[in-house]
Amino acid sequence: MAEEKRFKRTLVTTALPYANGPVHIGHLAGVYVPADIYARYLRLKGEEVLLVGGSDEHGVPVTIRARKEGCTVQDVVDRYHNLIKKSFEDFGISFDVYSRTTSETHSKLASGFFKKLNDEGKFIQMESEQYYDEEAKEFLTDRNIRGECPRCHAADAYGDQCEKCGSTLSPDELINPYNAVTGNKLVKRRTNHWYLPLDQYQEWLERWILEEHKEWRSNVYGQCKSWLDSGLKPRAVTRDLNWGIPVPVEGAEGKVLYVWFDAPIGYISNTKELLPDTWEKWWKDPETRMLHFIGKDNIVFHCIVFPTMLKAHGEYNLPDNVPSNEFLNLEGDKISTSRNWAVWLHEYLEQIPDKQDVLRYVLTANAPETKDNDFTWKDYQARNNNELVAIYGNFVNRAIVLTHKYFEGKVPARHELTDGDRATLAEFAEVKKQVESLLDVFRFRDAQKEAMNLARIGNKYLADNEPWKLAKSDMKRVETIMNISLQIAANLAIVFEPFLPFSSAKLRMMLNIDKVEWSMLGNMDLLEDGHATRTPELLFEKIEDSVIEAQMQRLENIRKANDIDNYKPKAVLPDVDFETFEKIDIRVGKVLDCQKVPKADKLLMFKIDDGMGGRTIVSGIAKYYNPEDLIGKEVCFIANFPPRKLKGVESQGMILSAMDADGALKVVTPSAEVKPGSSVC
RNA sequence: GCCGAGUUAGCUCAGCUGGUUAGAGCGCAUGAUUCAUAAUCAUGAGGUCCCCAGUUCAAUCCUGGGACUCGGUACCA
Repeated sequence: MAEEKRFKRTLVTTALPYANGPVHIGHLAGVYVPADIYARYLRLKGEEVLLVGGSDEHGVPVTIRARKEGCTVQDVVDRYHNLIKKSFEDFGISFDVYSRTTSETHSKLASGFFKKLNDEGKFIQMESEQYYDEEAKEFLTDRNIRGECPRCHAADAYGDQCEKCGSTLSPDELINPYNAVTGNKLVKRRTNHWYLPLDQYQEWLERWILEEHKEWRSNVYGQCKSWLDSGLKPRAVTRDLNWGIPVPVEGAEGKVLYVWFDAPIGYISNTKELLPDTWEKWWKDPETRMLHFIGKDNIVFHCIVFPTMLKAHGEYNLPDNVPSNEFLNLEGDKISTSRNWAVWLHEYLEQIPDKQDVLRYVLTANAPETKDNDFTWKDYQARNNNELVAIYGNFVNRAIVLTHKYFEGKVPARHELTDGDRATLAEFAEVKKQVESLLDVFRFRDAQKEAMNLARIGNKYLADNEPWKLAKSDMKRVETIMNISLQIAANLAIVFEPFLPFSSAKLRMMLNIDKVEWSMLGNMDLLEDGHATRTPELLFEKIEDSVIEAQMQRLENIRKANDIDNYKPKAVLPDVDFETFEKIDIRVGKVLDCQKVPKADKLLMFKIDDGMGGRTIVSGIAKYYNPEDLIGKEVCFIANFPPRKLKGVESQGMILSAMDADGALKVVTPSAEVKPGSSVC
C-alpha cells in the first residue's frame, strides 16, 4: 500500500489500564488483543515496531481505595500494576515495554512536558471555587467529595456521580458535602488552576480530523465530529491533590497534574524507559507511524485532547490512526467492575488453565469492531469445539498422524502435481493476500476468519484426495499428498502466529521448525524432504459442558448476589434534631395532571391539587412511569422548597419517591386517600 | 431533547462510490466418508436487507420522517 511506504516504523500504544482493579475480557477484546495481533504481524514482516503499554496509577479512585483499605496508595497501585502486568504476560500480549505512571522517568517527562507548555504560554490560568477540608488542609476532587444526592437522596453520592440513581452531578449540588476520606465537613475556597485551551485548537482539529483523517473508523470519526461541532472548551490540567505528579511551577504546592494529562504522556515515558537513547525517533521522526489502540470511552482523549497536547508541545508526531473498538458485553449485560460482572483474566487462567489462545481466538472472532458485541460462554465453547478443535486442530492432527503412520514421521517427497494440487496451492496465495489486506486496515475479526480458511482448505484437500485409500495402491501419490498437507500445516503455524502465538509455538514444535517469517507464508517448501516431525499432540482440546456450566453458574451466582434478595439498606444518616425535621413541610397532594417535560428525558411535570390552589412540580422520574398512570394518585411532596426553573418550567416543590434496590423510583402514596394538602408528620 | 454509532438468514456478522438469483461462519437438514479429538467433505432449507414516504430506468446502499438498541451530552429541589 502506498500509505505504508510513507513510514519506516510503527509505534503501537495501548490504552493504559487503571491500576484500581484487575483487567477483564473487555479490555483484552477491545484493546490488547488487537494491538498485539497487529504488532506481532508487523514484527513477523520484519518491520520496526514497538508495542507500548503501562498502568495508569494516578487519579483519585486509587487514593480512596488506599484509605479504605488502610494501606498506602503505592501499595494499591503496586498490587494492581503487578496483577495486570502478569495477566498481559500470561495472555501473550507482546509488549516491548509495560511500565507505569509512577515511574521516575514518567514523572520527569510529564513534568517537563507541562513546564514547556507553561513556559511558552500554552495554558491559561483561571480561578474557581472548590471544596476544601480545613482540618486536613486539602482541596477535594469531585470524586473525593461525597454527600447526599440531591436527586435520590442517597447518603453517599460522589461529587461527579450518584451510583444509586446514576445521575451525573457536580460537587456543588451535593447536600452536606463531606470529605469521602476523613468525613470532615467542607467549605468553599478559591483556587487557581491551569487549563488547556482546546477552543484555540478547534480549527486546527477540524482540519486535521475531519478533512485529513476521513479514513478513521466511522465510530471514531463520528464522535470527534460530534465534539467538534458542539464547540471545545478549555479543560483543566491540574488538580488540588497530593497523589500525582506535582505541578512544576513555583507556588503550585499541593497541586498535581490532572490524571488524564499525565496518563497519555505515559506512552512517551514508557518508550523512553525502554530506549533511553533512541526513544525520540519513535516520537519525533515523521517517518514513525503512531497508532493508538483504545476502547470507545477513550476516543475524545486520544483524538482531541492528547493530539492537542502534542501539537501544543510542537515536537511530537500525531497519531496516524486511532482504531477504537466498541464495548464487549457479557452474557447480555454490560461488563461492570463494581458489580463484579466480568470475566477476570487472572481468574480465567486459574479456572481454565492454558487456554489463553482459546480466549484470544473467541475475542477476536467476536470482537466489537463496529458495534457492541456479546460474549457468551456457549459461543466460547462452540468456537473452540467447532472451529479450533474441529477445523484447525483436527487438520493438523490428521496430517501429522498420517505422516507417522505411512512415513515414520518424515516429510515425504513431492512428485508430479495434479490440477487439484495446483488449485489448492493457488488458494493459498490468495489467503495470504486476504489476511494482509484485512490486517492492514485493522479488520482483525475477518483476518482471523481468513486464516482459518487455510485450515479448511487443508481439510478439503485431504477429503478430496483420500490418501488413506491410495495408501493401498499408489504410495507415490500419497507422498505428494502428505507433503502438501504438511506444508499447509506449516503455513498455518505462520498465519496464526499473530493471533494464536501459543498454539503456533506448539505446532512449530510438532513440526520441528523454529523461526518463521511472514514472507514465508504461501511457501510450499517450508519443510524439506525427509525432515522429521515429532509425535503429534492435540493442538486444542474439546471443552466439556461441565466447564461451561461452571462458568455460567458463576455468573448466575453473581447475578443473584447483585439482586434484590441481597439488597442491604444503606447506612443511616447522622442524627438530626426534631426542629430540623419540623422545618420540612411534607404534604399530600392529588395529581391532577402529569406529562412529560418537552426536550427532557427524565422530567415529568405534575399539576398537583395541594388544597391551596394547586401547584406545579417537576420530578425526574420519567424513566419509571407513564405519565397517565400517575393521574389521580395521591403523592407526597415537599411544600416549602424555594421554586426552581427546570427546562423552562418552574417547579414548586419536590415529589418524594422511594428508591428500589435496582434504583427504580416509586412515588410515595398514603395508604388511604386523604384530603389534598394534608401534612405528613 | 441534542449529537454520534447501529438495526441484514435461528445466532454472530460482511456487504466498496445504488445495477441481473443479498453473502460468510456457526446452528439445522440430507448425503458422502472413516486418516482424524463422533472430527471432516458435499449439497440444501432459511431473509418484507427495522417501518413509511420520496429521488431514480433501478435503492439494503441516496433524501426526509418514524421506531428500537448502545454511547456521549443537557434536564432529575
